[in-house]
Amino acid sequence: MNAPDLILSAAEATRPWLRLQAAGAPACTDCSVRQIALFAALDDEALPAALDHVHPLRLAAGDTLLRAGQRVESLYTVRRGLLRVERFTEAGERRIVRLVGAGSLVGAEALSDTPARDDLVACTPVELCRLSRHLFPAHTEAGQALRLAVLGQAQRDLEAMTEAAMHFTRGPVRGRMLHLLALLARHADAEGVSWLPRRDEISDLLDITVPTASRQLSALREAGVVRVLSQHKLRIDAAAVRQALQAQALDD
Amino acid sequence: MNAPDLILSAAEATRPWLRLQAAGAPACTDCSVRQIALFAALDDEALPAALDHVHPLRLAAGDTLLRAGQRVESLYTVRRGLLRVERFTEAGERRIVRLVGAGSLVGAEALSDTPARDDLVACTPVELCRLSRHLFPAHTEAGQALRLAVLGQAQRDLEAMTEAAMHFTRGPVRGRMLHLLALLARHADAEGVSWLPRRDEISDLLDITVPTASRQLSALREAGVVRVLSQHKLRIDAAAVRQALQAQALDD
DNA sequence: CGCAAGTTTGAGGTAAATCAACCACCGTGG
DNA sequence: CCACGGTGGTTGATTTACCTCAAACTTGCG
Repeated sequence: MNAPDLILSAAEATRPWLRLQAAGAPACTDCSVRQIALFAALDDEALPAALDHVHPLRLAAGDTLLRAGQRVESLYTVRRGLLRVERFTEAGERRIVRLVGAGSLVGAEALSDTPARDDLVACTPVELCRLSRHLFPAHTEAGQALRLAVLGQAQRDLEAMTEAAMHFTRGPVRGRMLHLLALLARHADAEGVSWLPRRDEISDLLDITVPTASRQLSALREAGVVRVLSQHKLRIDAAAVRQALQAQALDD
Repeated sequence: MNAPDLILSAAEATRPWLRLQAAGAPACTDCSVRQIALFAALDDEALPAALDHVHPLRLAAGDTLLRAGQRVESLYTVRRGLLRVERFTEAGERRIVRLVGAGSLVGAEALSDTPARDDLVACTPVELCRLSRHLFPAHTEAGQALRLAVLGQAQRDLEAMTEAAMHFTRGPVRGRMLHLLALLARHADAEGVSWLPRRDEISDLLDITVPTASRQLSALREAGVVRVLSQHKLRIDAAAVRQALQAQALDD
């Protein structure tokens, strides 16, 4: 049952990291999202030049990073926080397609010169690194190596998407909610506090209505599975969540 | 040398054996799925050698091309027919995650040396081209070019997945059904005849029950949107489908 | 032919949607 | 200080779309 996370986490790279850090440049070597290991593809000489194309960036909750249809000028690696990937139907309903968090790479469209396909909005305060598309020259060896690394990530995105499609919009609502909590718990901060989505975000992610989202949450609160700390903060009993999922998997 | 991936005949699911129908040089230049354009990346000298690694292959409806967890030895381009990408939950429920048809590339896991993530089963008779992973040497220029082309396809898969997640498991059942019909219509053969899925396939794709799938279909049949030609054949009035989708998008 | 697997149709139950009231919180302004 | 509206959240009553259970029917096949 060790299904991969919707948001790819941890799996730390144990490869030797180049000790290199120009003044003012982002501390790539210390970066929390090493698993991307983009720069492992570069050798000692190429790296310093590459770092000129890397810029740290911050978003407040609610800020839009990318809008569907826009030309994408850069790739971004998410270092902290959660963003939602969303899209709108013909009828104007929002559908949150998945969440992405630390370790994910977004904006891969920058490499294929195609417009962004989804809106990308910060759910929490977010820190990212902006990687200019000029970091990935199409016809040099180093550029190709980087592009390969990036596109490898696309496969992980596909997996994340599949995971979302498997659990977030299928089966009884209770199960979807539990899966969401499991995901949020995985992204808890050092103190074990998770982001508590707005009810309409839950609603548009799980394809349920706001009232039912609220009711589900109330039920789980009363069951002691979660504790609401403040408007946007939640403490999740991950064990209880796992147990609840287990239990409801059994009664078939 | 390069052992073919396991292909399980539906009838012999319990006693799997290798079933590699093939032979005959593939006419890549005439291939119907040119949009993949994999070999555009190769020059005239590299091409003939490359073709040694390409083998045509046929599946009967119900045959399994890949099983989740298996090591993947080859990539496949789908030339004709439809396959379902499916996975099972903890509780053993099948979830059809999406359908793939002509023009798609499956088995990209072959390049990342990761096990297959989903089952891949033929819904209809299927023709594919098997591309040995040795076609894609990691450390040559030609190999890298091909890998890039393949991974570019991964982005299209992601888009397909998103599309599926947007429409197949969200909103009222009627809409999901219509979206499915739209997809099937897109894959109609030259005579405009589409594959009619089994009810349990519809059920596991749209996350509804078999009886409701049946009822939906009956309703659409009576409305003249579709005509059932035989057990597995369907004629779809694509215009009517579009219109119906339009209509129900409006009443918000 | 008879059996099994798949499909359709019906009747009744239920989870979630809908509709709607109420509440908590917050910044603004009198 | 309280009145105020605005936004987001909860909770209740009612309806409904879909599920469940079950029986009949259709198709293919040994």
